[in-house]
Amino acid sequence: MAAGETRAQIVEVADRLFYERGYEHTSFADIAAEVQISRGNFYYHFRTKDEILDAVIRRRLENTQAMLDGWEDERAGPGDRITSFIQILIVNQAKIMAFGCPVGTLTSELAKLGLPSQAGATGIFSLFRHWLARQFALLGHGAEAADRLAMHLLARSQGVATLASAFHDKAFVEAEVQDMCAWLDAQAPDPIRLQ
Amino acid sequence: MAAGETRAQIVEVADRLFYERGYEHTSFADIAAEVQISRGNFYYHFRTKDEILDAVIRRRLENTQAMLDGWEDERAGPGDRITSFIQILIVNQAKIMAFGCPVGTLTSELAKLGLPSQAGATGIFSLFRHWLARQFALLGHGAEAADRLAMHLLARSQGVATLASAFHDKAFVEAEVQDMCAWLDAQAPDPIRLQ
DNA sequence: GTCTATATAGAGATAGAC
DNA sequence: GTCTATCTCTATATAGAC
Repeated sequence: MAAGETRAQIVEVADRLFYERGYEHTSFADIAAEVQISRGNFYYHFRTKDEILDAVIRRRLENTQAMLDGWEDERAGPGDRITSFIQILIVNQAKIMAFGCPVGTLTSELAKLGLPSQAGATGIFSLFRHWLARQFALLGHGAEAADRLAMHLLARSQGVATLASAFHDKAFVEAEVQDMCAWLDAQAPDPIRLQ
Repeated sequence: MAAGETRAQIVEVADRLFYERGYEHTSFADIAAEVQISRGNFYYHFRTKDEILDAVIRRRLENTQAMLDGWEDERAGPGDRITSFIQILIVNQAKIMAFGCPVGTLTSELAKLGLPSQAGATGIFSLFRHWLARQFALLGHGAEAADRLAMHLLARSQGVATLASAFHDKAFVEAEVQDMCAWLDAQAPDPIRLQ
């Protein structure tokens, strides 16, 4: 097989399985079975399980950045872009109700395992945080207020994801998304609101 | 040792380790070492690891119920009681910043493992949910609105716990707690607010 | 680059002495 | 009720043929 292709497949499958089953509960055998390679072949591409985890985190960082860049291009204003973020809860509803948020659950797991890769996982959160803060800044908020609003919204979407996977309640998710959109509409800072 | 005492110690230690290290990542050897018994003795008290998990969940259900009952007795009004709930984020700040919320992280882990005990873990969430809903009902809200508010507050505190363990940001937790308290003050339903 | 075979360590779980 | 010794299975990881 072409160089890098098998490796990419391993990372892609590992990304999904780490999400659906958790990092620790996913074995090389699980990944190898889905990629349809032998367990031995694995070690030509990755020396340890931690190396796969790092590759998965890099992949998620890239994919997240690409998604944020896409929203930046497609949506005209910062309000629409933030709405795209909120709508993830609807777009990915089925998977979130089954497995929670991929970023939040991985971060939690790595925090308990005490792995150094935890910093990388938190980095995915940081991408969202700084991107959201920039959108709130574009709405007219100062740097500090914008970061505060970004963290607030990030926390709310995390909480909804956690309870969605606990209670499997679609109506709850939809109500919270509506609520967050209404909250967003109210976040124009005073100077702009008065114009 | 007196009957039941060793068993209780096992459950107590397992409760803490499942929180700090995760259920799957905690081994019998880990628990046995802290309780200072042999691995073999373990199986006199519990036949399988799942049985320990179920005992831990039962313990958490009891402890949670006792905490809620305590707030019911100590705090005069429903507003003060809900404030006690919000303040968990401050009282347990150190552990939450290190390991997240014990309920949320256990539920997430069990969802991924696909264990039947997941229902029990969700039951802990339900205790909070119904207790909070009752407090909001006492504030004058209808049953449906009260449950909606309970789920909203539960989600917010979950989100704060997740980001707290990701970013280790004490100021963020305190700001969100203040925000939730302010939100709570605004939740008197219209008929009461007009009195 | 991929395979089979194997080494090694750790897990959960059992048996039987005390 | 607690111990030691042991079984079995699965996991990560390695060696070496193709």
